[in-house]
Amino acid sequence: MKIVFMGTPDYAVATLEALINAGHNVAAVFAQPDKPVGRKQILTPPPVKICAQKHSIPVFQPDTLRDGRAAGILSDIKPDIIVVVAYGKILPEDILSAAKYGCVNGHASLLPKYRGASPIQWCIVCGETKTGVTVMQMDKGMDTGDILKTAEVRIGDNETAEELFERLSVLTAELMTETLSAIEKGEIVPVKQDDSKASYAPIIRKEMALLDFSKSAREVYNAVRGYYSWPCAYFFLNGKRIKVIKAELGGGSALKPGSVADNKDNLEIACADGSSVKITVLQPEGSKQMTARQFLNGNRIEIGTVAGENNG
RNA sequence: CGCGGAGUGGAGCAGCUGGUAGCUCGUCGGGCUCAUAACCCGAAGGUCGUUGGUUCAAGUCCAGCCUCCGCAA
Repeated sequence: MKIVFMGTPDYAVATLEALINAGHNVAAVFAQPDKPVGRKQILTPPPVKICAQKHSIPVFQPDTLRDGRAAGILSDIKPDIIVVVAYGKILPEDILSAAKYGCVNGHASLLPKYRGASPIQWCIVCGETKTGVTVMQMDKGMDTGDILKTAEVRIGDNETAEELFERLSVLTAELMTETLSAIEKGEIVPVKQDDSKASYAPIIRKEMALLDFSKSAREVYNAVRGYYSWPCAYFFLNGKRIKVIKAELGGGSALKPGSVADNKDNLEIACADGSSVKITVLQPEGSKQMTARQFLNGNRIEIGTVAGENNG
């Protein structure tokens, strides 16, 4: 099929490559504009753009899709279908209807659950044990289109968002190519979403990753996994902000939630109801990532010290 | 010049107002113990990122440079 692909981050690259490898004619790629990245604010092209250029596919990076120009480009190309994966922009109606088969989107959840920007992180933060990928026919709403195909996966007990991202990225690519060939054969039966079961996964903001030790150890642990590797769960200890890279469920503690329960080999912190989490790898502000042991060697942390923004 | 932190024995950190370097861990040797990642004794190991400057004297003050990191994007 003649395809226009819209996507931006790493996550979408696997799908773009799968479409190319499947023999489709990817006539153009849309990606978000290059953005300044890092301390030096170097203007960096998004991964999808890099991939497209490698395959000599024309790339468009409009700031907006709403001025009619993107629609103009599409009407010149006359694609059979527009494939959207993690593009990062809302598509206006003139684009939704700009291709013969419209726009299809690969979304990283089992719709109608976890509609929105950050389904992968939210699934883990919320302690889900399974998730998946949904390919849907896009409509005006936010991830409300008819479901074309789905695939389920189990979430590992210790899986991080980063790992799940990787797996779902590949799964999205597979499911998308399957969906396209099914569409060509006319085998797709769109299924309406049950809106009454919908839930939302709002975009992650860094403040959300502040750990709340008044929750159970399991919930805290889920947050550590779900916010890894961005923005990364964190808390404050003696006035310093500390990112939690890795943790495990601890052996429990009778201390007040937020208290340091063990400072021997790992930094163990008491959570709700006598539970605790063991922080094994962390990163204090201003320094490098290190094991909890290394951190404890250089910083005297008394048992009973309470984590929080106002101490120290 | 976006803001800020840091470069000290293998690791993580101290070292305030300048006078030849300390802590926790690790390593090596020995001891205790049924045993140990536990405990005790001892040892090795540092031109204090780099260049230049001030000084009788600088890790410790000043200037430049290199590298790393946090925030912000």
